[in-house]
Amino acid sequence: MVEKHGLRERKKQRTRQALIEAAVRLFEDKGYDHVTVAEIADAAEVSPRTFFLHFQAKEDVLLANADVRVDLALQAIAERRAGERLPEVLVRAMDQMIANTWDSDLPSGLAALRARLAASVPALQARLLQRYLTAQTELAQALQRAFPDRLDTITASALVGAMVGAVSASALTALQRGDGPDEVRNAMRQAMALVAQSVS
Amino acid sequence: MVEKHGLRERKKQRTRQALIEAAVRLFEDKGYDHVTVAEIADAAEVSPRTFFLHFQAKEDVLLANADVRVDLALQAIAERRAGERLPEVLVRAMDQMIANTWDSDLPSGLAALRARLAASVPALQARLLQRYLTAQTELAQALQRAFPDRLDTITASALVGAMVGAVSASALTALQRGDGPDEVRNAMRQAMALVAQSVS
DNA sequence: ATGTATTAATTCATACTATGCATCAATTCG
DNA sequence: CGAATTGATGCATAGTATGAATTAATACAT
Repeated sequence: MVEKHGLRERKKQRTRQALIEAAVRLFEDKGYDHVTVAEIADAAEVSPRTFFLHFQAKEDVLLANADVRVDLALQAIAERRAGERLPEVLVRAMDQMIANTWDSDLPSGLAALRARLAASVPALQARLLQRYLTAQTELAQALQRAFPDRLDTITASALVGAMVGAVSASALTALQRGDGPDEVRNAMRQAMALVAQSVS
Repeated sequence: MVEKHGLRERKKQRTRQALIEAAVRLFEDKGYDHVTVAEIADAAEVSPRTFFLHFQAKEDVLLANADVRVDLALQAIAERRAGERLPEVLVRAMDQMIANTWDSDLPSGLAALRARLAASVPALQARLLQRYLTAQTELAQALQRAFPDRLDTITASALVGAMVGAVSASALTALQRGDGPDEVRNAMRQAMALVAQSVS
């Protein structure tokens, strides 16, 4: 999961990071729709073609580190602790993702920007939801592996779908009525608890 | 909710329908990515520009009648029957949507095509999920209106998010393992029951 | 019935996303 | 040091989506 080679890989990550930072700055400055990929590349001092070498689409530059969070949750499920029951594992997995968001993207302002844009830019919202869905599939499989005799495939995906659906819906609702970070987090917790009790 | 004017509106709906049918036929024939908007317009004997007059994007031609289903669900919630409790109303609303899909899009083959493509074409999947989300917002508001003293805004959106998330995740899982229509519907019911019991 | 207002559809132009392909230049490795 | 790998670039192009101006058919008021 770490770097394979030295200099070459480091340079690659540096341009990647430059692209992300340029994009964030420009998005905050001019708004998502008024920034073109060409501008981002220009600000990061690379060719426009290079942008698509690092990101599949314009939207992905804002979802760059989402995979890390999914991995955390998967790990949380795989490392099921002794005596831990289904709802506890699920809640802990979600908590991992939320916690990572809060202390890695919140200080940089990336979380706020992403939240704001996800609520206002349809293309980004769609892409984010799609990411959630693919993450759900992985989470459901991991959960089924952790509770093989309790969960069938459908129940596992339904459960994870309910959890992710509830948490993201409540978060979005909180965001859209102008709640701050703490209130958003509370809304997410509330949603988690609601779903968790359905399997208690 | 019905037609306002006569001939003009009828003609408009006719070209709209022609676009949908042309698109479905071409998608089935050549695959989603290998069909351009220009081809669809051509097959429907209209200008390419006209396509975007009826649909916001290429993907939307396959999600044309989704709004009708949402309206059905909203109606189901608004017409809360005497003595009906929260889970019953929610289940009935979801059932309305599912039933409508089954007896309006299933015979025409549209449901199957959409299901197949939603599972394989990222752009379409993303768009579909986004539609679900906006529908969720409306459903949550309606639900809160129906149970004003029982539900706060966050709980309402969490509940609807859980329901929609669970149902769509289980449906997609069933689809992806090759289940037929009946098995998919059973998966959806199972997911509904799971979430419904969390508020019983 | 006639003139006026709407509006669906067309035409033309254009911005932008995204991808393919050939090439260059730097780094890794034998 | 020489060869292979690979990140970055330049060029070309398909395709989505939108804006603006125009046309022609429908709707409506008198």
